[in-house]
Amino acid sequence: MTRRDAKTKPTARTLDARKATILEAVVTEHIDTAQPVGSSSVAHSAEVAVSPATVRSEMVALEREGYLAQPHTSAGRVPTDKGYRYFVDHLTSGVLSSAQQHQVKDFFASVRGEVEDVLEQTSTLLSQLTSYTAVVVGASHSHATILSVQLVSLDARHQLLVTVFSDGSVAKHSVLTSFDAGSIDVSEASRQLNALLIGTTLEHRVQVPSRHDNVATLVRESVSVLHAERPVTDGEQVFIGGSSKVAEVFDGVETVRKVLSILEQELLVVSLVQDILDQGLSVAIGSEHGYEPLLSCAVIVAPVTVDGAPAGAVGLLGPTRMKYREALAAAGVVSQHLARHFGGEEERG
Amino acid sequence: MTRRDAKTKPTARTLDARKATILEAVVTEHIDTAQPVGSSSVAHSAEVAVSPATVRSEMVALEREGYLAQPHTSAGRVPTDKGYRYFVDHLTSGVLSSAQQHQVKDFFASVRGEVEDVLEQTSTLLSQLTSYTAVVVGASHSHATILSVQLVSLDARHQLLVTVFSDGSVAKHSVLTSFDAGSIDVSEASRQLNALLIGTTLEHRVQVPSRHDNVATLVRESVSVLHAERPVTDGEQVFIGGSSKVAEVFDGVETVRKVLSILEQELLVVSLVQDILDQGLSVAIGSEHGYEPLLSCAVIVAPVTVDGAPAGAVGLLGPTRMKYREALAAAGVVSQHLARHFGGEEERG
DNA sequence: ATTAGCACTCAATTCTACCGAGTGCCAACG
DNA sequence: CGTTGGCACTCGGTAGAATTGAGTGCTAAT
Repeated sequence: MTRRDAKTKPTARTLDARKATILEAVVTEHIDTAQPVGSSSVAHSAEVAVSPATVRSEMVALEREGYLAQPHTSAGRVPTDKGYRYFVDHLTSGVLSSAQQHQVKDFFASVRGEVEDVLEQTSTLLSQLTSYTAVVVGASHSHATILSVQLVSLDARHQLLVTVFSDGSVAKHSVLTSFDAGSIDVSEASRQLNALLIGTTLEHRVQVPSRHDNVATLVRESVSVLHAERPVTDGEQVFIGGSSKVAEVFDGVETVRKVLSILEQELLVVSLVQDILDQGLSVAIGSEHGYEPLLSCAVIVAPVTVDGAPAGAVGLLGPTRMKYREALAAAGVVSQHLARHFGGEEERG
Repeated sequence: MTRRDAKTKPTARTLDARKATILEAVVTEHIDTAQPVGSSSVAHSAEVAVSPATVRSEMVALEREGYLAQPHTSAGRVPTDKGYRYFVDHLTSGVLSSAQQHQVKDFFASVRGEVEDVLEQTSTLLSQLTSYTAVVVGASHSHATILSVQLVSLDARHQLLVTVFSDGSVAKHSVLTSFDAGSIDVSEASRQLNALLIGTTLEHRVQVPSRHDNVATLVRESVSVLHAERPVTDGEQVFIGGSSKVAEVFDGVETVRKVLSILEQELLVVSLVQDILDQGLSVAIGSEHGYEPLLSCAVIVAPVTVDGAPAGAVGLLGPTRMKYREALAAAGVVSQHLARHFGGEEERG
C-alpha cells in the first residue's frame, strides 16, 4: 500500500473525478452550514452516486493528501485551505442575481461626485452585495503629472500649496516661511513654481533656483515640501465599506478584534491587496497571504484597469468559508463597472 | 411608609451622604469587575462604615429611586443609567498618568502635516490612551471665506474647480462642459470666478453674469457646482480611531455589530456628537442620547475651541460601565492640546 | 436607626448519563 | 478488486439532577 502510493501519487496535483466531486460537495455544504460534513450527507447529495462507505474511504485519502481535516475523531470533515484552493481553482464563474445586477446598474447610473466619493460609495455597494467587508483601493497618483501649482497665502507666515495632478487629484501642503511673505512674493512664487513643475511627476527632481531672496526661498521650500511626500504612506487611497459585517461573519470576538484591527491600518490593507495582485491571484485563502492575524480569512481582489493601466482594485474580505462564486462575481462586476465608469467618462453626459 | 416617602422624597434630586457613598462604591466596583455588586463587598470597601444589612436597606431605597437595578433576585445590584449619571455628575476630575501625559505631549510636539492628518492621528492617540473608540470631528468650513478659486483643465470637456478656504481647507469639484473649453476660456473664467467669489462664504449667493458666451457659461456652471454642495453631508470631517476596541470592550456580537454599524455612518456620528454638545453635556449615558442601537453605550464629548470659536470636538465611545474619570480626563486634555495646536500655531516653528 | 441572624432564591457549576452523528474496519458481494 | 452493508467504537453535545454559594429580604434584638 504505502509503496504503491508513494509511486502513483507522490504529490498529486490533480484529483480524479470522484474525489473532486466529493471535495466539492464537502466544501459547498460546509460553506453554508458552517458545520463539519459527514460521509452520508455527501453520499446523499446529488452528483455523488456512491455509498457513504465509499465516500468515507475517499475522504481518508483526501485527508491524507491535505484537502480535508477532521476537527476530532468521529466528527465530519472540514476543508483545509488547500481544499478551498482546489475548490476555487475549479470554480465555474457565477453571475449576480438579476436584482443585484439592477442594483449595480442603478448605482453606477446615478452615482455623482468626485472620484473619492464614488470609490467610497462603491465600497458600500460591494459590501451590501456580498455581506462581506469591501475594500476599494484608488490608484496611486505618483505617476500622474502636475497640471498646476498654486500658492495661496493664509496669513503672513502660512502659505498653502495646492497641486493639481493630471489624474484629477488635488494635494495640499502647508508651507511655513520664516519671513513675512507679502502677497506679491506669493503670486510671483506661484508663477515660478508653475514654470518649474508643470508636466513633471513627483518622482521627478527639479533644479531649483539657489538665489537667496524671499521668493526663491519660498519656491525652494515649496518644492521640498511637495517632494517630501515620499513616505509610502501616500498616493493610494483606501475605502472600506461594511466593516460591521466583520462582526456578522466571523465567530469569536478575538477574531473580530484582530480583523478590525488590521482594517484600521490602511497601509496594511493596501499592501495586502497589492501583494495578492502581484502574485497574480484573485483569491488568497487563509495562510496564502502571509498575514497571520487573517489566518481564518479569505481575500478576494479584482484589479480595476482603465485604458490598459492599473487604476486601483476592489476587494472583499470574508471567512475562508465564504461564498466564493457569488463574491467573485460581485467583485468582478463591480470592478468592471468601475473601470467603465472612469474610462468611459468622455462618452457620457 | 408610603405616605411619608411621598412627602419627603417626591423626586429626590439629591442623595444623602451615605446613599451617595454607597452608590459610588457600587458604580466603581461594577465598572471594574463588570459583575453585579453585593452588599457585603460595598460594606467592606473603605469609605463605608456600616454593616452589609444597612447597606442592603439603603440599596433597596436606591433601587426604588431608580439608581440601581437587580438583574434578578438574589444577585447583586447594577447601576442604571440614572445611577451612572449621578456618579458622573459628582465626579472629581481626574488626571492622566504621567506616562500618558508624556505620550500626549510627545505626540503634539512631533505631529506634522495637514489638519486632516493631525486629526486622524489624534483619533488614534485618544483611542490608545483610553482603549475606547475615539472620534474626532473637524469643524465645518461652511463659514470660512473663499481665498482663491481656480479652474484647471483636465481635458477639453473636464475642468477641475479648486477652491481654497480661509481655514486652510481645499475643495475640488469637477465641472463638465457641453462645449470644448480652450485653455484661454479657462484662465479667463478663473479670473472672473476669483473676482466673484473671493471673500464670500458658501452660503453667500452671488450674482453671476447672464451672458451666453462660453466663458460666462463656464463661470455659471462652476458657481452652481460649488454652491450645490449644500447637502448636509459635507463640511464636517470625522475621523474614527480604534474601532477595533469595540470588539474588546463590548460583549455580545450583536452589540458589537450595532455599534460598528453606527460608526460606519459618519453623518450619524457627527450628529450624535453635535446633539450632545448642543445639550451642553459632556457625557451621554445609555438612553440619554436618543440613539437606540447605542443603548448600552456612553459617549463622552469635549469641544475644541480655537480663538473662542468652535473648531470641532473629540469624543469617546465606550460601554456605560466605562472608566469615566480617566476617559473624561483624556478627552479633556487632548481637546485642549488640539485647540492649542491649531490656535497657537503662529508662535511655533 | 443599626445590625446579627436566618431562611430563602436562583444563577452558575458540576456530574452523570446518554444520545447519536460519524468514523474505521471488515467481511461479503457483483 | 472496487464497492458496499454491517458493526463496534469514539466522543462532542445535551439534558437532567444535584449542589453550591453569593446575595437577598425579613425580623428580632441591641
